[in-house]
Amino acid sequence: MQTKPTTIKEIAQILGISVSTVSRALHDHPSIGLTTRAKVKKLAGELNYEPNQTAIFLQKGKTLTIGVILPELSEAFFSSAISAIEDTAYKKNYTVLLAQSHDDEQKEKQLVEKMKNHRVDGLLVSVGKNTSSYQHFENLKKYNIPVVYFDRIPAIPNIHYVACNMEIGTIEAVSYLLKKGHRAIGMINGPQTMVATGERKEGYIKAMTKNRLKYDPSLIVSCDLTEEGTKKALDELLASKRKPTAIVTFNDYVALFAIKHASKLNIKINKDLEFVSYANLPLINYMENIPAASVEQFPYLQGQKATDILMDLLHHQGTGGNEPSAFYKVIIESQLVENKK
Amino acid sequence: MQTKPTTIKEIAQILGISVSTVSRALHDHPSIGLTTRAKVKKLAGELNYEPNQTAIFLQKGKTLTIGVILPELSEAFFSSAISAIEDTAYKKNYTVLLAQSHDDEQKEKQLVEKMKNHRVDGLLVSVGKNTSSYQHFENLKKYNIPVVYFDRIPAIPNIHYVACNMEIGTIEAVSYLLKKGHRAIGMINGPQTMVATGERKEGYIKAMTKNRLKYDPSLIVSCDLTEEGTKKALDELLASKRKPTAIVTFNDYVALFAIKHASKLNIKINKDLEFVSYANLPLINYMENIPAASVEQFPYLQGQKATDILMDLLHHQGTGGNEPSAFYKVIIESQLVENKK
DNA sequence: TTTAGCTACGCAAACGTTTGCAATGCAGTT
DNA sequence: AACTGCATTGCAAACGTTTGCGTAGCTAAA
Repeated sequence: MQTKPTTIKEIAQILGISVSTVSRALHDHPSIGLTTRAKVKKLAGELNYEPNQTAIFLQKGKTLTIGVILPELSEAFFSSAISAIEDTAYKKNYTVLLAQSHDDEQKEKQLVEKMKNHRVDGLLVSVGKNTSSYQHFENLKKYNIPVVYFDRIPAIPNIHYVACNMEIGTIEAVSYLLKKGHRAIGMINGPQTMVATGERKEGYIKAMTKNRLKYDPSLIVSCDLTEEGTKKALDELLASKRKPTAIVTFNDYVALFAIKHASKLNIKINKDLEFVSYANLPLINYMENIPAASVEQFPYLQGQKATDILMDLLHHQGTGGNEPSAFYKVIIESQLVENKK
Repeated sequence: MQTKPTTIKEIAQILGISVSTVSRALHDHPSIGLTTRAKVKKLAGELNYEPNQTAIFLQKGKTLTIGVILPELSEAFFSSAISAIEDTAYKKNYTVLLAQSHDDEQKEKQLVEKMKNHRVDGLLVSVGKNTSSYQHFENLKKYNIPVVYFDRIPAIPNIHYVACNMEIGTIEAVSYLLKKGHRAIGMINGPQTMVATGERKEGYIKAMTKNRLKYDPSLIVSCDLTEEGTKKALDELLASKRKPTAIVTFNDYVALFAIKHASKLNIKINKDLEFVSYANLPLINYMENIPAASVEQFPYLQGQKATDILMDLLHHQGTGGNEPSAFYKVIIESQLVENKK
């Protein structure tokens, strides 16, 4: 009962015409007579003809496929982004080749090779947090495979990217708390190595100085983003001379850890101690004790924009031109969102 | 600065030998002399030769690619599953072509076509909840493209699948509560239309009768899985004659809704009212008030098993045989896991 | 010296398309 | 009658591989 897919050749043979005619007929090439065109299409329909994409890929040197490499598929942020990427690519008739690096630079390199061999037309990347060299991505330029980075972008020039600037959102977050009357505002920040950590700190300081308040360094503590680390960080803040009445946390995970810990200490969440966080999780809607507000990073939007950019690159490189002189640098401003409870 | 990828042909020309020799040399074919083999490999290395997979795909009729169609990438369950799929496929040198149906049967059909045209070697599917006909999947048999279903499987014979049986887990869940002394155990179940709803109910009843307790139908209520629906369901249960002291909820979302609502009613979670749920969310680790236990459905494991099966199918169909006479039907037993808090 | 049997390589077809460049037939124009 | 021009169609190369089969050259056995 096994059927080999119908080929253009078979159609040609049955109809007693040449393959080229069939090919053109199916593509509505104007130089093919209407009657033949109709005949071909009819038979193609009957035989359930479907073009063999692998052949077309080879012939055209294009695959209508984009590769996506990101650190962790199961993280809420990325699964939301990949969802957007797939949606957007689908609309443009592109398909998504997916791979996760698990934040392993070595694997990331291999994946890039694999993607290249698969002849993806372009690549969407969120780099691993340990990745130190970006040569494997840069190499793709030689092959005219455009790369668009998103969210986790490398600190190198001449790249296309879309990212979310945390500074504005942080300023909003701190201002929000100030407006609510808080004066001692703590921050549980991320590890010093991450760019995002710096942006948050900057935002915090700017918000304070903008409001003519002095910045107390002891109110910003680092943490390694684990539950233990968060607990320690919170304890540290609570023990500080100016005990904070509100805290900005690096992300939702940290917020939840902190909230959990604070609850155990019989601190009333968002009354005795107000929380504001950065949204990684869509799930806070389901929870009881959540940050009063979150800085939204728009993973879906980031994925969408990045894909749009890649599509644009793909459709305007027809000239086979060299390295472009202009680069997309899309910054999505983070935005404070009050959480409905 | 643009480089066209090196081809086997160029290597052949430079070395003054034929393409077939180069090809064989690169594959360590024994009929090629050691010296030529070395020469070829050396040059290939210098020229940074990478085989063009699209050509190989065409030639071999295999793409080393598996398609994955699932309803929602951004749902925790599926993102965990896809993570497993990618990991497992990667180990076997396969690549993942990803698409989401958004529970839209029409789109699902189109995706199957697309996957077929891309000549994926096999397909992994979790069907949409509205999908009523499975013809689009069945058609793939004709083309010898194996399909393995997981989690959401269609109710048709002669298919490979891996799914999670909720009955055992439910029995464990109810027994767990019984052992803890509860006698009035409520259940907030899903809509009657879903298979999973039936399995849960069966499990509940079996657990009761096994313990020689009579089954009170008023303690099982349906709900549409929304927050509103859950509230209503909980109110209904709390108003029932035998007010339950414990509740089994259809999934974590429902559990969280219910817990939230109960908290507002000043009910002490897991003291006045104990919860047991089914795990869809890895995030309950981050929360404060969570079900005392959850029935784990092992999304990662399901994805892994499904991929393994597909790989097996792919490697044993070499005979080009007809429809197999045996089908993989892997049931993962759900399992009660006590949630550490 | 013939012959068999290797070793080491090349030829060419095949995979299923697309597409530049003819080539054919025919109508209309001079 | 010769020519131009157009509407249709076919030929064949090309995309980059793999692989069955053929064939040189050589060694060793008869």
